[in-house]
Amino acid sequence: MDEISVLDNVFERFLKGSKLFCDREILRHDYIPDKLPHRQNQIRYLGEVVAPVLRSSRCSNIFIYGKTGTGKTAVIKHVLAKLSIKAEELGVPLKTCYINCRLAGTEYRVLSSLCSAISVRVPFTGLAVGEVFDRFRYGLNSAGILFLPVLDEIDALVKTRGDILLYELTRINEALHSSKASIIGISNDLRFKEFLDPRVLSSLSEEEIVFRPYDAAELRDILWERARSAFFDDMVLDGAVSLCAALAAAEHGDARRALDLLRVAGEIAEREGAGAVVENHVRRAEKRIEHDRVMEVVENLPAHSKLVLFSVFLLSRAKISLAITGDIYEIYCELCGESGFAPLTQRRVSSLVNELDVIGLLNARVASLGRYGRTKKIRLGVARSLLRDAFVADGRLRRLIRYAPKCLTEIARG
DNA sequence: TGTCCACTGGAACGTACGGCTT
DNA sequence: AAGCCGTACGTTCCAGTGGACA
Repeated sequence: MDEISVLDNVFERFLKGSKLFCDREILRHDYIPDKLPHRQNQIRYLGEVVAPVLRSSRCSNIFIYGKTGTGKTAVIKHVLAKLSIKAEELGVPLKTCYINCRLAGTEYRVLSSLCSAISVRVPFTGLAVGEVFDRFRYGLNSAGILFLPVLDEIDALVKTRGDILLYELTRINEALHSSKASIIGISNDLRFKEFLDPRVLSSLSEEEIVFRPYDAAELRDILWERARSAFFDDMVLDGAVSLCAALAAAEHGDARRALDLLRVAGEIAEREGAGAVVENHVRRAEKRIEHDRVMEVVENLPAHSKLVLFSVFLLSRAKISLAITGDIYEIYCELCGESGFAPLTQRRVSSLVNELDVIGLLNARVASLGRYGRTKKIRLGVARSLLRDAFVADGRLRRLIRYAPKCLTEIARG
């Protein structure tokens, strides 16, 4: 069968097959629904805190924390959208903006996003942070507005280099005459507060809201709320929804995870022409999501990180499931030779191992082997077969997939 | 009980780069 | 064009360390 008729078949089957979704966009986690179940308290409280804005007064700075998928972002966007509408009715010059600090990446880029929110143009790079801040302050003052920026994943701002920007931001009102600003900070790292300058902390958390993780029952409600609009009637079995909720609840009550599971399960069911989404589809969705995640993360890894991961992969294949830094470095150097890279130092490789640990591709823990020194015990953080797929998809590493490192025998002998 | 291994991880520094201001 | 500036990525140096072993 040629390619065109294959595609025709695919399309035909899709069009003729049972239709389960009426609007799958509703299951995406950036979709902000009208109803946010089990967050009424937070919505009411946040509303009370920001309400003074409607009388052109500055509201308190707010600090919000809770793990991923606990509805922080959705609640804030929901409340601010409503607030903006009300402010417009009343003629209050309110300006809000939403910045994800981790996605922005650096202090500079966060500042430049703040600037663009109040229509101050700054170059991508080249200016000193202090200079950009001065322009921001000047621009804000001359705009004569109430400014309500949301800084999501605010911890990313502090971990990189101190909290100077936050300190300046929390004090900005002292320098403003005709504008007022309040900051809404969001963090999913509870230890964040420990790193913070106490002055910044007390100023930032004039009001504090905590988002507890959802439990399985709450997740079920959330899923049903969305599933009712996303799927046609009776196209999802209760068991499937409950399983999504249970799996996500086991993983710190992440609603995003639950929604992803349900959406992907629905896609799988629809593709195979099933009459409804059942538990088996959810199980398969779980595998699919993990597979796609690993493929994507590995694909976007820098070359040296890939080689380090590949070294652990080779060791694991040789039945050495717990490797130490020195062994990995030896294999890594050999692989560099094979693929024409100049090897990095062991110090650097040690950092790369830590980075791979953070994203979950490796598990590393420091272990002391007494006489035999102190090192890290490192093992794969995901299934070897998954990694194999990812490496085969990589042009450079596919060639090495069957490679047997020369130093392996010595390492195995220990 | 002291020694000593094989590192760890912090800190300072170097280099390349893009892009601003003057 | 020169002088800065921030960022990314890396190196070099080195003090610190948990626990097996003599």
